[in-house]
Amino acid sequence: MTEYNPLKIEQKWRDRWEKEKAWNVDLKKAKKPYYNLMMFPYPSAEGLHVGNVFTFTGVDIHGRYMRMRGYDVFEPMGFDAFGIHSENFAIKQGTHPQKETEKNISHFREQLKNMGAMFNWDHEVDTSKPEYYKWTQWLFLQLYKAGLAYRAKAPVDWCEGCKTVLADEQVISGKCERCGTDVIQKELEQWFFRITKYAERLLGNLDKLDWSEAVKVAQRNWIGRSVGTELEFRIKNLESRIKIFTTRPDTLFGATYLVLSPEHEHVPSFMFQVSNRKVVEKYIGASKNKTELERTDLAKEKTGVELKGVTAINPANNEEIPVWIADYVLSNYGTGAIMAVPAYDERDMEFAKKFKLPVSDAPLVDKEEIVSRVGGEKKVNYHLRDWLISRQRYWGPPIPIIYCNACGVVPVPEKDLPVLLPYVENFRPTGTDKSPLANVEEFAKTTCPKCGGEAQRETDVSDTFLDSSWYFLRYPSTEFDDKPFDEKITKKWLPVSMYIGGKEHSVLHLMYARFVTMALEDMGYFDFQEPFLKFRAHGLLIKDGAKMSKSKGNVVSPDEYFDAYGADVMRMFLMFLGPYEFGGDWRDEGIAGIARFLKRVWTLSLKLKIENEKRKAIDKNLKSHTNGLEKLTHKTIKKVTEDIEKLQYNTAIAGLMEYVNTLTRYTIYDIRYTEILLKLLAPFAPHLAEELWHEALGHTTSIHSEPWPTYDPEKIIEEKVQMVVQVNGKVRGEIEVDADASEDMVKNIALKDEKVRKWLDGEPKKVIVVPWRVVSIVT
RNA sequence: GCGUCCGUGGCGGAAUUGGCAUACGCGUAUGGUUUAGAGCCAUAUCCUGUAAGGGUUGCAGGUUCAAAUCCUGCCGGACGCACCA
Repeated sequence: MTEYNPLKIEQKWRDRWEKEKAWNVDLKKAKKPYYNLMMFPYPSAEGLHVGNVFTFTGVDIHGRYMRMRGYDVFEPMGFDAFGIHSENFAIKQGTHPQKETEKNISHFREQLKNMGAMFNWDHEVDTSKPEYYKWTQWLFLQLYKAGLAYRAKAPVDWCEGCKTVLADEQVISGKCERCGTDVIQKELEQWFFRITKYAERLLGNLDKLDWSEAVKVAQRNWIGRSVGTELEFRIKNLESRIKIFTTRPDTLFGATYLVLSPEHEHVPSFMFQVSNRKVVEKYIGASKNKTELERTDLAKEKTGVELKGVTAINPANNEEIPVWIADYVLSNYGTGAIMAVPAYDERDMEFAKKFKLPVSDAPLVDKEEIVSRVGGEKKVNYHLRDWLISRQRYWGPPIPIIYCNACGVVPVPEKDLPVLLPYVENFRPTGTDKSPLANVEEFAKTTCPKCGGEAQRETDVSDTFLDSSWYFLRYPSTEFDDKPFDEKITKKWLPVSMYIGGKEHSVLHLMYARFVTMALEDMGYFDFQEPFLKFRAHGLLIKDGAKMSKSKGNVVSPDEYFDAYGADVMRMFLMFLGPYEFGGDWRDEGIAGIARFLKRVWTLSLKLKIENEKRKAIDKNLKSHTNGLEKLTHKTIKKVTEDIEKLQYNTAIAGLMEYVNTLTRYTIYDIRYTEILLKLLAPFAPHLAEELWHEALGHTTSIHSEPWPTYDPEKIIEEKVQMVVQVNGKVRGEIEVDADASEDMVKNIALKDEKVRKWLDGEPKKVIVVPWRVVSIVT
């Protein structure tokens, strides 16, 4: 009998599958389309790590299972190749991002092929290729036409490490999501997408989505809907009024001062009136130079300065109250100004104490009444900000806009797309507020598409997250070079049937993709608002308690495991590690257990072949175990099926192990059971299952095109059931009863049981029978 | 501070959702096969006790015939948001 040689059989089947294009689906003719999507990787120089394999294996098992359930499963793969990460790495290496990316992608592709997943390589996407980013630019233009892309001067987050501005979502606790540098504020003219216009819809639709609850909660929090009131405070001796936003108009009588953010629009006009002008100007200047972290750190003491000579009037009681400037009030939320009610707000109290401001504990009043009396206006605010998409970097799609001296802002005509990213040697960030492309004259200088006059190109590129906000629309339509996505194909394949990815994208990619989809739907490109009807977050595979990353030096490559054990063992081992949706700490201690298991399957199946050839009578044990085994078979099908549906791969594998243990223990070589075993195993260990399906069972077609085994619920029903008997909460005996025995019958059997009687003293007070489980006796 | 989740053997983790806690696997021990090792096979493996028994799911209570599971309060850990008015 031949030894199980995983490397040999895996190579053999991968070659054959590739040759036969086994995983391609006819996208036009497919009857039961199932779009099985995973978040595409960024092709890092370190190559694929075990965390990627963990993630993709889980998705692939789902896809293979759905395929056996009769669906036409489309499982594409691609590369999120543009972006600061690739560019930074090229800078470090002294190479060029384009060369670096090409090299990394081909390495990644080879590694991915070793996984034995059913990726459809004919539909590969690479976001850094002109044939892709042409359509990213097209998307920008559509958003521009729809009034959803605008250019504005605003205080924006700037990362000095990455030398670019960042979107709100890419600032984590005041630090850059990429490099961890403290983010500072700059006043710059930048391109934004009006995602806030969709705040209400992004929030409302969440209820309808079948998504991991944690991700929905994160999105709800990020959108941060808050219902309140806008009130106006008059300024004494001046025409101007200050608008504030509050969720507590009922505390208006207790408002003893106003606080404006340093960037508040009215501040300059107050300066003529202010007696301590120098101090105020100094304060405003200082807060400008603070990093986001310094401004928002809760541990820091609040700072502020009074606008001496400016007095506001509380509309509730007409009392004169002072006006302060403090940077704990944010300019980009609400109206950038608040009424301070120290008696009812901790932060205001802290501030009032420090600066010895009066505190009034005026009682609360009726909300509705006070709002109508002082003329307040109901207002909904969101934490969500518009999506800043300009990046002062090189490795991204140029924003397709031209500035004409005569015509102003002119979008690049669609026929002129793509605006090619020029290959330049000096691609390094400039550190000014301009992209390195600004120094490339042949690129920057152009003519106006409208008037033909002299014009300048926009030299910023767009955010990487724009590339990934629509890649799932491109996958099925990669063969079309005259449109981003084909109408018919899109109608057939979208929305995505199942999307699996990391929680870290809860408010980044997943929010952006939803926004882009909604915007395109509004433009009439298709008729669905939500791109991913079902989303599941997988767990994160970490190493020594930390996320795998090159900087920490804890990246584990799958290659040595593929070489030593083969892909099937690696796949199953990763899935057996723990619940897929939890992830865990990587260690390879138990991998031998999976190797042993697959070897046992191998031996079992080949012995079956030998026994069949000899035409020998099946082992005499078989007869006596047939009944029990048939039951176990149906139970195993049920368990594995249900566990796969719930992405609980670890317990599905445990179920398969128990099944194999039983088959081995009783040396049962029966083709019916082996066929079922191999089918249940096929999504997990696709190569081994295929090899044995052909070589041991003699089939000539692929096991991966076989229908998934079904179980008969009738066959699982037991005729006899074991029940535990408890006396006063302690297990004192075990009885076997007919499955359909009545409660009284069970009760009688339990009370007659010898072991149980030892613990009984006279008549029991109470007997509770839980059918099929337990008899509980209270004395 | 707010939100979400978690705490079970030496280790990764199971537990039909309130019904025999520790499935499955790792590791370990003993035995078998073997010149030897590797491998494979068998048996054992929560604690305590010779045994009958008793105890055990981070800690302390509570509800219940019955709690890893529900409730309350602590302790510890992970993640997300965070001066959002």
